[in-house]
Amino acid sequence: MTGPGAKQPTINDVAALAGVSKKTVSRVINRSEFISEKTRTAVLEAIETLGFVPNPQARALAFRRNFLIALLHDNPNAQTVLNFQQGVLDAIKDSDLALLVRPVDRGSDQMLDDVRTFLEKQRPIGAMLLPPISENDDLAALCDQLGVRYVRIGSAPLDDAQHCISSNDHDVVVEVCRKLIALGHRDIGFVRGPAGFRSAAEREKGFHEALAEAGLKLDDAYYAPGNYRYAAGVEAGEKLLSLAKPPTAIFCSNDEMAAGVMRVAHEKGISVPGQLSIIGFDDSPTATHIWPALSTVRWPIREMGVRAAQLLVPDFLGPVGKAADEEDPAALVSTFIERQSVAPPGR
Amino acid sequence: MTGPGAKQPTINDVAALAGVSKKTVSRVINRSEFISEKTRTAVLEAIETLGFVPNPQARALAFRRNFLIALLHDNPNAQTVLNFQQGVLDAIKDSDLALLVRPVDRGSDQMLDDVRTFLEKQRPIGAMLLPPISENDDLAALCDQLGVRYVRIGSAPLDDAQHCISSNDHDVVVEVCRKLIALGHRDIGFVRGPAGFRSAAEREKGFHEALAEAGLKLDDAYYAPGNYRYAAGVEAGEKLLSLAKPPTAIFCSNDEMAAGVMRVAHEKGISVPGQLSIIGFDDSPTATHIWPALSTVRWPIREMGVRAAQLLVPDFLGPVGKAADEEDPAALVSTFIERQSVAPPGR
DNA sequence: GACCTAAAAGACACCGGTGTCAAACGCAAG
DNA sequence: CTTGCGTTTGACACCGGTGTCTTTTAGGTC
Repeated sequence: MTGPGAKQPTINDVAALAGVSKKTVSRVINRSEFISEKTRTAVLEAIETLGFVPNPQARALAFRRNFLIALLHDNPNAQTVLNFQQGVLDAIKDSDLALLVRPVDRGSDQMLDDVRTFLEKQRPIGAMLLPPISENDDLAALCDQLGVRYVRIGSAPLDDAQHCISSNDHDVVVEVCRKLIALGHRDIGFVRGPAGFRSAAEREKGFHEALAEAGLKLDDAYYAPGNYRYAAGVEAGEKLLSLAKPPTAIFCSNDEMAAGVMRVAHEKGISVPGQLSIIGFDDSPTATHIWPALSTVRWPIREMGVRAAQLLVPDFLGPVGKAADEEDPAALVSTFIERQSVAPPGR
Repeated sequence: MTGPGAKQPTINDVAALAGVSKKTVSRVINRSEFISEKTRTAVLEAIETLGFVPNPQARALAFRRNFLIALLHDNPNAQTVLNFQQGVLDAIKDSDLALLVRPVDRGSDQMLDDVRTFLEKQRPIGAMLLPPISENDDLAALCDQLGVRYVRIGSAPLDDAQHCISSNDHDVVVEVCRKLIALGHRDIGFVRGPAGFRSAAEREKGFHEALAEAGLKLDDAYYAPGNYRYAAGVEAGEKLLSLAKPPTAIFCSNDEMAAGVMRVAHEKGISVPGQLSIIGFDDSPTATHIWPALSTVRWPIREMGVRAAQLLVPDFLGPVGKAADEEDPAALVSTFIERQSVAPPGR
């Protein structure tokens, strides 16, 4: 028990114990090459003995740059955020970096000011922007202005591919719809994500494309707007499933809305997947918790976290993340998860 | 566009512009009382003009304490973590504090080492431990040893009430079970949380107590172990609902397991709530996404975040958190949320 | 006007590291 | 045993703030 007043040993203590100057200790810490093996060993030993850990604040000051990266998010799916975060942590695990996680309130009109204050105060080296906030160009501009590097996570490449990690939402949706069509579905409903969201647009585009490919066209009656919320799914379900000739399958732009549609199906006594197939997107916990379990698309969100970190601060990850470039690019591909909510159109 | 090379103005720039010494500027920043109104105004003006923001790293170094608090969590419910985090951020919003969020891997045997490394490296003023990791006494001991204050969040007061924020799981469960009994239920099943978890124990205690109060006793056959996971709920459901005389109501120690039980009910064609009432705990997103929507208990988790921050670092929140002591203690009471999964025992 | 005192402001060292540049060292060649 | 040169190491200033102590200033007394 060292007690609450415990004071961390400093670089001076290490220097004294090892019988060298503090600068030499600093060299060892920073893996300078101009150090004799003998001294290095002695210093390392002293560090070990004292349990010395460099003070990150002091380093930040001296280096004129701190070792923080920020994760800005407003994704309603908490699990997604956490998984991404986990990926980032995996990536920076052996580095000196620390991660600041910051939820932002998209709705608020002082959002930009809040973020500005945050960035000015913390001065992270870089920031990672999770969708949907990542689609906000003002935010990107703010980062530019403040000299904070950033990586935007998205569902499709943005213009500046350099700052962007993206999945292939469009392609998976095409693939998934093809499967639906192959199963025999012709009357397929679509529940869209919120206007102004790139992911929503990408998913819709893929949907239309797959239909067109099969010579099908989306009937207006089978189209429902939405906002990624459960309630919107319920509304969409009410609309589509009250039709005289309801669709035999519904593609929902995310899992929450799919759960809403599922509820309406249950209430109306429509069996899933017998009479109605439902597909979601995100592979959120909800997808497995509802019944029947939802076929959905899994975002490689954790891998994206790893990648995003590597893209954001390659210079800090170099020594350890050696496998960075050998990594399979395919890891960033979203995949279709088949569960129990899809079947051929029933009788 | 200030450009990536933009350099933050320092205290020296402010001092020069205001025509005073840097120490005087420091006094203004830190609201020292020995400052003439005139100088204060001049300095504030200079700060405003330059857009000066004190470098937190430098302050941390000079103050010999940084302005970080950490949130350590391993709660599987991401929404819970995020809500708590939001509460903490609300509380520290106007302070100089920043929040480091850190998932910890309970399973790993190097968990303690990981946390130790993290704490030694970041040296936060304090840490908030979310359950279930908050129940780990070794972790608390580690904090003590490293001189890091901490607050444990729990479902029942621990010995050192000083370090603890807790909800009243036990009492709510009693209340909820009374309602079940009042509705006419006599054959009530129970799905437990994982062994060694305080929350699980508290909930079970409350359950037994309510039964005893009504002169009932829990039949062994109606008792199922669990681990807060969906799969455990499914297993429990299989067990209880395969009985010749299945329970008419099942209390599940969390929502995920309740979702599992719900699935089995659906599969077996048992109607909910007609033939079976189900109650969950946590009010996770899952509770509303499944069908029928789950009656459950809501943890005042966001408020707990606020409280935890106030308890952890009252000395940093003083100036702004004026309403701290006027706050309604009742805010920390968990409440029963009635939805559609409960009804009187049907035929 | 000289003197005293409290309030206000400043000088300077220091927090714990790193950058720069000069000094000390080791070893081979002359 | 010098000299020369590249390798190691150290001295010292500095990053951007705060603590301590001293000096200056303002205002009131006699």
